[in-house]
Amino acid sequence: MTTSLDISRLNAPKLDFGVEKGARVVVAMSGGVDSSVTAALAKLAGYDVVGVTLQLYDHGVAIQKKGACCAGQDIADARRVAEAMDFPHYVLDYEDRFSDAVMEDFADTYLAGATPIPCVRCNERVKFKDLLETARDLGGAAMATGHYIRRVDGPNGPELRRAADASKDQSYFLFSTTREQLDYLRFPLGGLPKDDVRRMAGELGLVVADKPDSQDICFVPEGKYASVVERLRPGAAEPGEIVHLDGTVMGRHPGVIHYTVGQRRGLGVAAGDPLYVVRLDPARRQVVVGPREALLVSRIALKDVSWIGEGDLESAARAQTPVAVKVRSTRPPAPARLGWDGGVVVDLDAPEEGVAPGQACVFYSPEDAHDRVLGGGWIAATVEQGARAA
RNA sequence: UGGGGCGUCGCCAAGUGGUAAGGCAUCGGUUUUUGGUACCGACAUUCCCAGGUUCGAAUCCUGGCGCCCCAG
Repeated sequence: MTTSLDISRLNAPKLDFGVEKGARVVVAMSGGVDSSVTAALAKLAGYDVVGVTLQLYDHGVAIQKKGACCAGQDIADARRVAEAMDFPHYVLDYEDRFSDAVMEDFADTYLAGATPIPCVRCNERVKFKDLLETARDLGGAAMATGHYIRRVDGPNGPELRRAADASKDQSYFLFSTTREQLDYLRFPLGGLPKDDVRRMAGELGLVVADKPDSQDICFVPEGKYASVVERLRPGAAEPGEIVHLDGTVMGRHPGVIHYTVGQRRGLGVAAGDPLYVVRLDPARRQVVVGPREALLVSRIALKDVSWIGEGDLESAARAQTPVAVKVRSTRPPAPARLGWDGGVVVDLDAPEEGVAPGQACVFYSPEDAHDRVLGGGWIAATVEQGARAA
Protein backbone atom coordinates (compact mmCIF):
# COMPACT_ATOMS: atom_id res chain seq x y z
CA MET A 1 0.00 0.00 0.00
CA THR A 2 2.97 2.25 0.59
CA THR A 3 3.74 4.47 -2.34
CA SER A 4 7.29 5.02 -3.32
CA LEU A 5 7.27 8.74 -3.64
CA ASP A 6 9.76 10.55 -5.69
CA ILE A 7 10.04 13.70 -3.67
CA SER A 8 12.29 15.34 -6.17
CA ARG A 9 9.49 15.28 -8.68
CA LEU A 10 7.13 16.87 -6.23
CA ASN A 11 7.04 20.59 -6.54
CA ALA A 12 7.04 20.97 -2.81
CA PRO A 13 8.81 23.57 -0.74
CA LYS A 14 11.57 22.60 1.63
CA LEU A 15 10.01 22.81 5.02
CA ASP A 16 12.01 23.47 8.11
CA PHE A 17 10.16 22.46 11.23
CA GLY A 18 12.79 24.04 13.40
CA VAL A 19 13.71 20.83 15.07
CA GLU A 20 16.53 18.49 14.30
CA LYS A 21 16.25 16.12 11.40
CA GLY A 22 14.54 12.91 12.32
CA ALA A 23 12.99 14.32 15.46
CA ARG A 24 9.45 13.39 16.27
CA VAL A 25 6.83 15.82 15.04
CA VAL A 26 3.25 15.34 16.11
CA VAL A 27 0.80 16.54 13.50
CA ALA A 28 -2.74 17.50 14.43
CA MET A 29 -4.83 16.02 11.65
CA SER A 30 -8.41 17.09 11.17
CA GLY A 31 -9.01 14.91 8.17
CA GLY A 32 -8.93 17.83 5.77
CA VAL A 33 -6.55 18.73 2.99
CA ASP A 34 -4.41 21.17 4.93
CA SER A 35 -3.44 19.06 7.88
CA SER A 36 -3.03 16.04 5.64
CA VAL A 37 -0.53 17.88 3.48
CA THR A 38 1.19 19.16 6.60
CA ALA A 39 1.69 15.63 7.81
CA ALA A 40 2.79 14.39 4.41
CA LEU A 41 5.33 17.15 4.01
CA ALA A 42 6.72 16.53 7.46
CA LYS A 43 7.12 12.88 6.60
CA LEU A 44 8.82 13.68 3.31
CA ALA A 45 11.08 16.14 5.09
CA GLY A 46 12.40 13.25 7.13
CA TYR A 47 10.72 13.73 10.45
CA ASP A 48 9.36 11.02 12.67
CA VAL A 49 5.75 11.88 12.14
CA VAL A 50 2.94 10.89 14.43
CA GLY A 51 -0.51 11.84 13.32
CA VAL A 52 -3.20 12.57 15.86
CA THR A 53 -6.86 13.12 15.16
CA LEU A 54 -9.36 14.18 17.74
CA GLN A 55 -12.85 12.90 17.85
CA LEU A 56 -14.67 15.96 19.05
CA TYR A 57 -18.39 15.53 18.84
CA ASP A 58 -21.31 13.44 17.86
CA HIS A 59 -20.46 11.45 14.78
CA GLY A 60 -24.02 10.83 13.65
CA VAL A 61 -24.79 14.34 12.51
CA ALA A 62 -21.37 14.92 11.08
CA ILE A 63 -20.80 11.92 8.91
CA GLN A 64 -22.73 13.27 5.97
CA LYS A 65 -21.70 16.84 6.43
CA LYS A 66 -19.44 18.43 3.85
CA GLY A 67 -16.65 20.54 5.14
CA ALA A 68 -16.75 19.25 8.68
CA CYS A 69 -13.81 18.09 10.72
CA CYS A 70 -12.86 15.79 13.50
CA ALA A 71 -15.69 13.30 13.32
CA GLY A 72 -16.94 10.43 11.25
CA GLN A 73 -15.52 10.38 7.75
CA ASP A 74 -12.82 12.89 8.58
CA ILE A 75 -11.23 10.56 11.07
CA ALA A 76 -11.22 7.79 8.51
CA ASP A 77 -9.69 10.14 5.95
CA ALA A 78 -6.89 11.11 8.31
CA ARG A 79 -6.19 7.48 8.96
CA ARG A 80 -6.00 6.69 5.27
CA VAL A 81 -3.54 9.50 4.73
CA ALA A 82 -1.40 8.18 7.57
CA GLU A 83 -1.47 4.70 6.10
CA ALA A 84 -0.59 5.94 2.65
CA MET A 85 2.28 8.02 3.94
CA ASP A 86 3.31 5.29 6.33
CA PHE A 87 3.35 6.92 9.73
CA PRO A 88 1.51 6.06 12.95
CA HIS A 89 -1.82 7.66 13.61
CA TYR A 90 -3.87 7.92 16.76
CA VAL A 91 -7.47 8.85 17.29
CA LEU A 92 -8.23 10.40 20.62
CA ASP A 93 -11.67 10.66 22.10
CA TYR A 94 -11.96 14.29 23.15
CA GLU A 95 -15.71 14.51 23.07
CA ASP A 96 -16.05 15.32 26.76
CA ARG A 97 -13.35 17.96 26.68
CA PHE A 98 -14.73 19.52 23.55
CA SER A 99 -18.18 19.56 25.03
CA ASP A 100 -16.98 21.20 28.25
CA ALA A 101 -14.55 23.65 26.72
CA VAL A 102 -16.33 24.64 23.53
CA MET A 103 -19.96 23.66 23.30
CA GLU A 104 -20.98 24.67 26.81
CA ASP A 105 -19.37 28.05 26.31
CA PHE A 106 -21.09 28.31 22.96
CA ALA A 107 -24.52 27.87 24.50
CA ASP A 108 -23.89 30.09 27.51
CA THR A 109 -22.49 32.89 25.39
CA TYR A 110 -25.54 32.99 23.17
CA LEU A 111 -27.85 32.91 26.18
CA ALA A 112 -25.96 35.88 27.59
CA GLY A 113 -26.78 37.84 24.46
CA ALA A 114 -23.30 37.59 22.99
CA THR A 115 -21.87 35.83 19.96
CA PRO A 116 -19.28 33.11 20.56
CA ILE A 117 -16.44 31.99 18.33
CA PRO A 118 -16.21 28.27 18.96
CA CYS A 119 -13.24 27.92 16.61
CA VAL A 120 -11.12 30.12 18.84
CA ARG A 121 -12.23 28.28 21.96
CA CYS A 122 -11.39 24.99 20.30
CA ASN A 123 -7.93 26.20 19.37
CA GLU A 124 -7.09 27.70 22.73
CA ARG A 125 -8.76 25.20 25.04
CA VAL A 126 -8.49 21.93 23.13
CA LYS A 127 -6.00 21.84 20.29
CA PHE A 128 -3.35 24.07 21.79
CA LYS A 129 -3.92 22.87 25.30
CA ASP A 130 -4.91 19.28 25.81
CA LEU A 131 -3.74 18.08 22.45
CA LEU A 132 -0.50 19.98 22.80
CA GLU A 133 0.17 18.26 26.11
CA THR A 134 -0.58 14.94 24.53
CA ALA A 135 1.92 15.73 21.80
CA ARG A 136 4.57 16.31 24.45
CA ASP A 137 3.59 13.05 26.12
CA LEU A 138 4.09 11.32 22.81
CA GLY A 139 7.64 12.60 22.78
CA GLY A 140 7.12 15.17 20.09
CA ALA A 141 9.78 17.82 19.65
CA ALA A 142 7.09 19.99 18.14
CA MET A 143 3.47 19.94 17.15
CA ALA A 144 2.47 20.97 13.65
CA THR A 145 -0.95 21.96 12.40
CA GLY A 146 -2.39 22.90 9.04
CA HIS A 147 -3.35 26.41 10.09
CA TYR A 148 -2.66 29.23 7.70
CA ILE A 149 -0.53 31.33 9.95
CA ARG A 150 3.18 31.93 10.29
CA ARG A 151 5.50 31.51 13.18
CA VAL A 152 8.59 33.62 12.76
CA ASP A 153 11.60 33.66 15.02
CA GLY A 154 12.16 37.19 16.24
CA PRO A 155 14.71 38.84 18.50
CA ASN A 156 12.56 38.07 21.54
CA GLY A 157 11.38 34.65 20.59
CA PRO A 158 8.81 33.35 18.16
CA GLU A 159 6.31 35.77 16.71
CA LEU A 160 2.90 35.07 15.26
CA ARG A 161 2.33 36.52 11.83
CA ARG A 162 -0.41 36.53 9.30
CA ALA A 163 -0.41 33.92 6.54
CA ALA A 164 1.24 34.71 3.24
CA ASP A 165 -2.04 33.83 1.54
CA ALA A 166 -4.13 36.66 2.92
CA SER A 167 -7.35 35.08 1.72
CA LYS A 168 -6.75 32.06 3.93
CA ASP A 169 -5.19 33.80 6.91
CA GLN A 170 -6.40 32.31 10.19
CA SER A 171 -4.71 34.68 12.59
CA TYR A 172 -8.06 35.91 13.85
CA PHE A 173 -8.83 32.46 15.19
CA LEU A 174 -5.46 32.06 16.85
CA PHE A 175 -5.03 35.38 18.62
CA SER A 176 -4.97 33.85 22.06
CA THR A 177 -2.02 31.61 21.33
CA THR A 178 0.53 32.06 24.10
CA ARG A 179 4.29 32.38 23.84
CA GLU A 180 4.67 28.97 25.44
CA GLN A 181 2.39 27.37 22.92
CA LEU A 182 4.13 29.18 20.12
CA ASP A 183 7.46 27.80 21.23
CA TYR A 184 6.25 24.33 20.55
CA LEU A 185 3.96 24.87 17.55
CA ARG A 186 4.79 24.84 13.85
CA PHE A 187 2.60 26.01 10.98
CA PRO A 188 4.31 24.90 7.81
CA LEU A 189 1.50 26.04 5.52
CA GLY A 190 1.60 29.64 6.69
CA GLY A 191 3.88 30.70 3.89
CA LEU A 192 2.09 28.87 1.10
CA PRO A 193 -0.80 29.73 -1.16
CA LYS A 194 -3.79 27.49 -0.68
CA ASP A 195 -3.70 26.52 -4.33
CA ASP A 196 -0.24 25.07 -3.89
CA VAL A 197 -1.38 23.01 -0.95
CA ARG A 198 -4.22 21.52 -2.91
CA ARG A 199 -1.97 20.85 -5.85
CA MET A 200 0.53 19.07 -3.64
CA ALA A 201 -2.26 17.00 -2.14
CA GLY A 202 -3.09 15.89 -5.64
CA GLU A 203 0.49 15.15 -6.57
CA LEU A 204 0.92 13.17 -3.39
CA GLY A 205 -2.18 11.21 -4.25
CA LEU A 206 -3.84 12.00 -0.95
CA VAL A 207 -7.44 10.86 -0.78
CA VAL A 208 -8.46 14.21 0.62
CA ALA A 209 -7.07 16.22 -2.29
CA ASP A 210 -10.47 17.30 -3.55
CA LYS A 211 -12.22 17.59 -0.24
CA PRO A 212 -13.97 20.93 0.18
CA ASP A 213 -12.57 23.39 2.69
CA SER A 214 -14.22 23.34 6.06
CA GLN A 215 -16.59 26.13 6.85
CA ASP A 216 -19.37 26.90 9.29
CA ILE A 217 -19.26 25.65 12.85
CA CYS A 218 -18.21 22.02 12.74
CA PHE A 219 -20.73 20.74 15.28
CA VAL A 220 -23.67 22.69 13.90
CA PRO A 221 -25.58 20.92 11.14
CA GLU A 222 -27.12 23.00 8.35
CA GLY A 223 -26.15 26.27 9.94
CA LYS A 224 -28.94 25.97 12.49
CA TYR A 225 -26.88 26.96 15.47
CA ALA A 226 -29.87 28.03 17.56
CA SER A 227 -31.20 24.49 17.58
CA VAL A 228 -27.88 23.35 19.02
CA VAL A 229 -28.19 25.92 21.80
CA GLU A 230 -31.72 24.76 22.47
CA ARG A 231 -30.58 21.17 22.63
CA LEU A 232 -27.84 22.03 25.11
CA ARG A 233 -30.03 24.33 27.21
CA PRO A 234 -33.61 23.16 26.82
CA GLY A 235 -36.17 25.83 27.50
CA ALA A 236 -33.59 28.50 28.15
CA ALA A 237 -34.42 30.53 25.07
CA GLU A 238 -37.30 32.76 26.02
CA PRO A 239 -39.39 34.86 23.63
CA GLY A 240 -39.51 38.60 23.99
CA GLU A 241 -39.96 41.89 22.26
CA ILE A 242 -38.18 43.47 19.35
CA VAL A 243 -37.79 47.08 20.40
CA HIS A 244 -36.57 50.03 18.37
CA LEU A 245 -33.97 52.36 19.83
CA ASP A 246 -36.68 55.01 20.03
CA GLY A 247 -38.71 52.76 22.31
CA THR A 248 -41.26 51.54 19.80
CA VAL A 249 -42.14 47.87 20.12
CA MET A 250 -41.74 46.45 16.63
CA GLY A 251 -42.64 42.83 17.18
CA ARG A 252 -41.79 39.60 18.97
CA HIS A 253 -38.88 37.20 18.75
CA PRO A 254 -38.41 33.58 19.79
CA GLY A 255 -35.32 34.24 21.94
CA VAL A 256 -32.20 36.38 21.91
CA ILE A 257 -30.10 33.36 20.98
CA HIS A 258 -31.37 33.75 17.44
CA TYR A 259 -29.70 37.12 17.00
CA THR A 260 -26.37 38.81 16.97
CA VAL A 261 -25.38 42.45 16.91
CA GLY A 262 -25.26 43.75 13.37
CA GLN A 263 -27.73 41.22 12.08
CA ARG A 264 -30.35 42.36 9.58
CA ARG A 265 -32.09 39.31 8.25
CA GLY A 266 -34.44 37.23 10.30
CA LEU A 267 -36.07 40.01 12.25
CA GLY A 268 -39.29 39.69 10.28
CA VAL A 269 -40.04 43.33 10.92
CA ALA A 270 -40.84 45.54 7.96
CA ALA A 271 -40.07 49.20 8.41
CA GLY A 272 -39.43 51.37 5.42
CA ASP A 273 -35.70 50.99 5.84
CA PRO A 274 -33.69 48.00 6.91
CA LEU A 275 -33.33 47.43 10.62
CA TYR A 276 -30.32 45.94 12.33
CA VAL A 277 -29.80 44.40 15.73
CA VAL A 278 -28.06 47.10 17.73
CA ARG A 279 -28.01 45.42 21.09
CA LEU A 280 -29.26 42.34 22.90
CA ASP A 281 -30.67 42.58 26.39
CA PRO A 282 -31.09 39.06 27.74
CA ALA A 283 -32.30 40.27 31.15
CA ARG A 284 -35.27 41.99 29.55
CA ARG A 285 -35.39 39.45 26.75
CA GLN A 286 -35.19 42.30 24.30
CA VAL A 287 -33.72 42.54 20.85
CA VAL A 288 -32.99 46.21 20.31
CA VAL A 289 -32.99 47.33 16.69
CA GLY A 290 -32.16 50.51 14.84
CA PRO A 291 -30.86 51.95 11.60
CA ARG A 292 -27.53 50.98 10.15
CA GLU A 293 -25.82 54.13 11.44
CA ALA A 294 -26.58 53.00 14.98
CA LEU A 295 -24.19 50.11 14.41
CA LEU A 296 -21.11 52.30 14.32
CA VAL A 297 -18.83 51.68 17.25
CA SER A 298 -15.72 53.65 18.11
CA ARG A 299 -14.59 52.15 21.42
CA ILE A 300 -14.42 48.52 22.40
CA ALA A 301 -13.90 47.24 25.94
CA LEU A 302 -12.11 43.91 26.14
CA LYS A 303 -11.72 41.09 28.61
CA ASP A 304 -9.35 38.16 28.88
CA VAL A 305 -6.81 39.96 26.79
CA SER A 306 -3.72 38.11 25.69
CA TRP A 307 -0.54 39.84 24.67
CA ILE A 308 2.46 38.55 22.79
CA GLY A 309 3.87 41.89 21.76
CA GLU A 310 6.83 43.67 23.30
CA GLY A 311 6.70 44.64 26.95
CA ASP A 312 3.68 44.11 29.12
CA LEU A 313 0.09 44.59 28.17
CA GLU A 314 -0.98 47.20 30.69
CA SER A 315 1.94 49.46 29.87
CA ALA A 316 1.23 49.16 26.17
CA ALA A 317 -2.41 49.96 26.79
CA ARG A 318 -1.72 52.92 29.06
CA ALA A 319 0.72 54.24 26.50
CA GLN A 320 -2.10 54.22 23.96
CA THR A 321 0.00 52.12 21.66
CA PRO A 322 -1.05 52.35 18.04
CA VAL A 323 -2.13 49.02 16.60
CA ALA A 324 -4.33 47.70 13.85
CA VAL A 325 -7.29 45.54 14.82
CA LYS A 326 -9.70 43.10 13.37
CA VAL A 327 -13.12 42.61 14.92
CA ARG A 328 -14.00 39.87 12.45
CA SER A 329 -12.03 37.31 10.55
CA THR A 330 -12.65 38.83 7.16
CA ARG A 331 -11.61 42.38 6.32
CA PRO A 332 -8.11 43.73 6.81
CA PRO A 333 -6.82 45.14 10.11
CA ALA A 334 -7.93 48.70 10.76
CA PRO A 335 -5.94 51.40 12.56
CA ALA A 336 -6.69 51.93 16.24
CA ARG A 337 -5.10 52.63 19.58
CA LEU A 338 -5.01 50.63 22.74
CA GLY A 339 -6.23 52.33 25.85
CA TRP A 340 -6.82 51.69 29.52
CA ASP A 341 -10.07 52.32 31.31
CA GLY A 342 -10.07 49.92 34.21
CA GLY A 343 -9.08 47.33 31.65
CA VAL A 344 -7.94 47.23 28.08
CA VAL A 345 -9.98 49.21 25.59
CA VAL A 346 -9.51 49.81 21.91
CA ASP A 347 -10.26 53.12 20.24
CA LEU A 348 -10.87 52.78 16.55
CA ASP A 349 -9.66 55.51 14.22
CA ALA A 350 -12.73 54.91 12.07
CA PRO A 351 -15.89 53.40 13.54
CA GLU A 352 -16.85 49.84 12.70
CA GLU A 353 -20.23 48.19 12.21
CA GLY A 354 -21.51 45.00 13.71
CA VAL A 355 -19.09 44.73 16.60
CA ALA A 356 -20.65 42.02 18.68
CA PRO A 357 -19.84 41.16 22.30
CA GLY A 358 -18.41 37.66 22.49
CA GLN A 359 -16.43 38.13 19.30
CA ALA A 360 -12.70 38.76 19.29
CA CYS A 361 -10.74 41.93 18.74
CA VAL A 362 -7.32 40.95 17.48
CA PHE A 363 -4.29 43.24 17.58
CA TYR A 364 -1.75 43.56 14.79
CA SER A 365 1.39 45.59 14.68
CA PRO A 366 1.00 48.85 12.79
CA GLU A 367 4.20 48.16 10.89
CA ASP A 368 5.11 45.46 8.39
CA ALA A 369 1.75 45.65 6.64
CA HIS A 370 0.03 44.65 9.88
CA ASP A 371 1.66 41.28 9.64
CA ARG A 372 2.44 40.54 13.21
CA VAL A 373 -0.18 39.43 15.71
CA LEU A 374 0.29 41.18 19.04
CA GLY A 375 -2.57 39.52 20.86
CA GLY A 376 -6.20 40.31 21.30
CA GLY A 377 -9.16 40.06 23.59
CA TRP A 378 -12.80 39.20 23.81
CA ILE A 379 -15.26 41.98 23.16
CA ALA A 380 -17.05 42.70 26.40
CA ALA A 381 -18.82 45.94 25.53
CA THR A 382 -18.89 48.59 22.87
CA VAL A 383 -19.39 52.32 22.83
CA GLU A 384 -21.20 53.76 19.89
CA GLN A 385 -19.73 56.50 17.82
CA GLY A 386 -20.13 59.92 19.36
CA ALA A 387 -21.52 58.52 22.60
CA ARG A 388 -18.28 58.82 24.49
CA ALA A 389 -18.12 61.81 26.77
CA ALA A 390 -14.95 61.25 28.74
C1' U B 1 -76.59 54.57 8.00
C1' G B 2 -75.85 62.63 7.64
C1' G B 3 -71.11 64.13 5.50
C1' G B 4 -66.09 62.92 3.97
C1' G B 5 -62.02 59.45 2.94
C1' C B 6 -60.06 54.72 1.77
C1' G B 7 -59.55 49.47 0.03
C1' U B 8 -52.83 47.59 -5.20
C1' C B 9 -47.76 41.26 -2.89
C1' G B 10 -46.88 39.67 4.47
C1' C B 11 -46.02 45.52 5.63
C1' C B 12 -45.53 50.49 3.38
C1' A B 13 -46.45 52.39 -1.38
C1' A B 14 -46.25 54.33 -6.95
C1' G B 15 -49.63 54.13 -10.72
C1' U B 16 -56.24 58.38 -12.60
C1' G B 17 -57.71 54.47 -19.81
C1' G B 18 -52.83 51.34 -22.70
C1' U B 19 -51.58 46.49 -20.63
C1' A B 20 -48.87 46.32 -12.18
C1' A B 21 -42.54 51.07 -9.94
C1' G B 22 -39.90 50.96 -5.55
C1' G B 23 -38.67 50.11 -0.30
C1' C B 24 -39.14 46.70 3.85
C1' A B 25 -39.95 41.62 5.01
C1' U B 26 -39.40 36.61 3.11
C1' C B 27 -36.89 32.79 0.21
C1' G B 28 -32.49 31.08 -2.65
C1' G B 29 -27.37 31.87 -3.82
C1' U B 30 -22.24 34.08 -3.53
C1' U B 31 -18.47 35.48 0.07
C1' U B 32 -16.52 32.97 4.89
C1' U B 33 -12.73 27.48 9.76
C1' U B 34 -17.41 31.93 14.14
C1' G B 35 -21.85 34.99 14.08
C1' G B 36 -23.13 39.02 11.26
C1' U B 37 -22.56 42.36 7.17
C1' A B 38 -22.32 43.12 1.94
C1' C B 39 -23.48 41.50 -2.90
C1' C B 40 -26.53 38.68 -6.62
C1' G B 41 -31.19 36.50 -7.79
C1' A B 42 -36.47 35.16 -6.95
C1' C B 43 -41.00 37.19 -5.33
C1' A B 44 -48.98 40.30 -7.55
C1' U B 45 -51.29 37.37 -15.36
C1' U B 46 -53.13 40.79 -10.95
C1' C B 47 -55.05 45.52 -8.23
C1' C B 48 -61.83 44.08 -2.02
C1' C B 49 -66.12 41.46 -4.77
C1' A B 50 -69.84 41.38 -8.83
C1' G B 51 -71.64 43.48 -13.12
C1' G B 52 -71.09 47.35 -17.02
C1' U B 53 -68.64 51.05 -20.65
C1' U B 54 -64.28 50.51 -23.96
C1' C B 55 -60.20 47.80 -29.14
C1' G B 56 -58.19 48.08 -24.19
C1' A B 57 -59.60 49.38 -17.01
C1' A B 58 -56.05 48.90 -10.96
C1' U B 59 -57.48 53.35 -13.26
C1' C B 60 -64.49 55.34 -15.84
C1' C B 61 -69.83 53.80 -14.33
C1' U B 62 -73.39 50.85 -11.15
C1' G B 63 -74.23 47.80 -7.05
C1' G B 64 -72.34 45.23 -2.94
C1' C B 65 -68.76 44.26 1.13
C1' G B 66 -65.01 46.06 4.57
C1' C B 67 -62.35 49.82 7.09
C1' C B 68 -61.32 55.01 8.87
C1' C B 69 -62.63 60.14 10.17
C1' C B 70 -66.13 64.14 11.28
C1' A B 71 -70.86 65.01 12.88
C1' G B 72 -75.03 63.35 15.40
